[in-house]
Amino acid sequence: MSFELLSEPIRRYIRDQRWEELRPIQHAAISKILSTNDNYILASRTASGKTEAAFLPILSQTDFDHAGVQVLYISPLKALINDQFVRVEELCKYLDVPVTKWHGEANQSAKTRLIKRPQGIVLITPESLEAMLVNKPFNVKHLFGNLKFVVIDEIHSFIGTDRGTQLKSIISRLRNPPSPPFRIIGLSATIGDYVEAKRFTGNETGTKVLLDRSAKEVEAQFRYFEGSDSELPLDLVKDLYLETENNKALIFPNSRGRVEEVSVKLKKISDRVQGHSNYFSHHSSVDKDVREYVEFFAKNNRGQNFAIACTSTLELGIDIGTVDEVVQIDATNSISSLIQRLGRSGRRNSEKSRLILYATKPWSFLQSLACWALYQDGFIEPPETNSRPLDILVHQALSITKGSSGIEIELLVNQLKQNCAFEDLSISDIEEIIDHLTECDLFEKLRKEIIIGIEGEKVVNSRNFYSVFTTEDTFKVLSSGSPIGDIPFSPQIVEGENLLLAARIWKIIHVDFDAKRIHVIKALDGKKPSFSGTAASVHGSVRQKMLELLYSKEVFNVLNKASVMELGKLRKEFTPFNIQDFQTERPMRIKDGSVELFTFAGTKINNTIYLLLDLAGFECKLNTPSSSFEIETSATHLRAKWPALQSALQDIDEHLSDLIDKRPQILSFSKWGSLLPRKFQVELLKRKYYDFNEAIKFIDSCKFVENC
DNA sequence: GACCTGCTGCGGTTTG
Repeated sequence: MSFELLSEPIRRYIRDQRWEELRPIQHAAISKILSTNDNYILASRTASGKTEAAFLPILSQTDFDHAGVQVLYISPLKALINDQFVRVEELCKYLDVPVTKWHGEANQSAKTRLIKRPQGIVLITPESLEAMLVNKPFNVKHLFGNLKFVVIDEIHSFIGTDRGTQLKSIISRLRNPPSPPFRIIGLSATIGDYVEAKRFTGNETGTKVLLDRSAKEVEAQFRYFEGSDSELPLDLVKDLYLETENNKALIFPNSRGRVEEVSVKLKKISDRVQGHSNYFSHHSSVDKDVREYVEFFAKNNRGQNFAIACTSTLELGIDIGTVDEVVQIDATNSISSLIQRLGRSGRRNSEKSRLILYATKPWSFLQSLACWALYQDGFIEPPETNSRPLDILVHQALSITKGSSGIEIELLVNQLKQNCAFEDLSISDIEEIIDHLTECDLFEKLRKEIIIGIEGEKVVNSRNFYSVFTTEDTFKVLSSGSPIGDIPFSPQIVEGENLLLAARIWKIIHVDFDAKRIHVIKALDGKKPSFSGTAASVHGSVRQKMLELLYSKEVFNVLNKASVMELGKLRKEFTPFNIQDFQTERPMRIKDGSVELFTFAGTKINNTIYLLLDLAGFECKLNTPSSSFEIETSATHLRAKWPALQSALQDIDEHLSDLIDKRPQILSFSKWGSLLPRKFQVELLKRKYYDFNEAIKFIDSCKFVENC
């Protein structure tokens, strides 16, 4: 059937691969991509052959004899580009089509070759595309003027994020006439909202979703070990060692510091009992070469067991082969992330995924169980929607103006207005932002034209201009000249102190503040490094499920004895509140001089309620894991004042503007937001950090239930 | 107590 639709060289490739059959997503993609002109989102679990599902029909249909690049593949990670390059190149040998990697670390002469003779397939990052649009817009026309397909890998990592808005805008800029239209194919294992996914192409009605719901069977087990904030419980580490010693395992402990703690502790035990020594850590602060070695080891070693402790760096599709088991320590923040992590396990197609979920705190355990239960229900939290990306507009306005070396104001406004990333912003919004940028010397007006201003030059000529996310300043850690990693400066960075990094223990012998270098030697004992960061946000549906679990009688066969007991304890603790309506009723515990209010709401609603309580003069503390407020007041007083929390909304804009004055770092979630007029900074804060509409609904409907 | 992601172009010198 669909096999017959493919071109001869592609059929030969499939025969040479000795595939017994095409996977369901491949059948669907081949027949749909070849028989229609629609855009497609291919949603199917990890390792189900999505890359081939896109490329087999694309390569069959495309005539590569035309000048210009025919297919553009966009990836969120350089490492993923390097992996996919090998796969796609193998496939393209059958067609004699050249494939070029284009990212910051890709070979320069290959790029130069492509510019001399634009053809074939290019694999690129959004930031590299941005850089090209800014610095060499003529190359964009020259290379991509004849594009037939754009493939976006791991598209869920872009949907609903700032980086996604940037990419949407870039793709819209590539479509600038007179270029002929190209089709978009998005690939993902986890899509939480199909409408948002379709909108991502800029043409919702012309985009279809091909979905293969079949999931790999998962064998899961929850284990509970009560622990403290500082270190993991020893029993947990021992149990984890026994669990993973004869396996290939990926361990996700949720933070870089914990990653180091886990890998070093496991390695110590292993040294003592003469187990294998393949314990690694993998996260953003580990040196790139060290990380690549770890990836290489995992992928290419035969038979040897290993354990890699990692953060979300190993969550996306980097090819490390599959592992025997995935271990999660304390709760995942989202179901989407749980699915990505699960996808790493289960060696062969037929084999089950194996997942061990440890927890060290009651609320973390409950959150983990809630994510698991929602996953079992087939639920994935929807992405954020950002219909007014004011800050990204600032960035794109600067980028377009620099790229065209000055532009007529009217043309700039129209280009931004017609860009699908900004369709919900009005002409007057755009004009207001441009005027403000001009007042701040980021732009300069020359009659009808706009050019980059004095302050703007500093911004657009910086190497840091091309991305829309912020990163912290780091020090390079070196051992006899070889890089181990990059860590943010903290009070712990003092000569003589020991620290853990890249699964090893080091002693700091010298800190060079000018060169931002930390020189270390090997040591025997040390502390996990402290990394600053912001907690990932938790969706309301997860918190809602946590509440339901407290009052359900459901028995989970995935829990070990200790976690059954922990769930029992939590349920018993909340029995006296006797919540009946999970939508509106919330437990309120009366204490001596204070009340504890459990909102079971998502991060943004909690942020908003915190602000409103503060504005109403309440002293309060938000405990994130339990989603509860400790408020220094009496229940009667809180009940009386509660509906009036809304009164602060009358002049909320002034309150927020004051807040920005007092704590400018509250806008640090947005790299380009600081360049907006104040009015729009306030709006950004309202949309991205708070959620007043939902918070008001919550306040209106919320009924406190006290323990009796 | 808290994740992750990427990244000029040019001129000059050295190397194969």
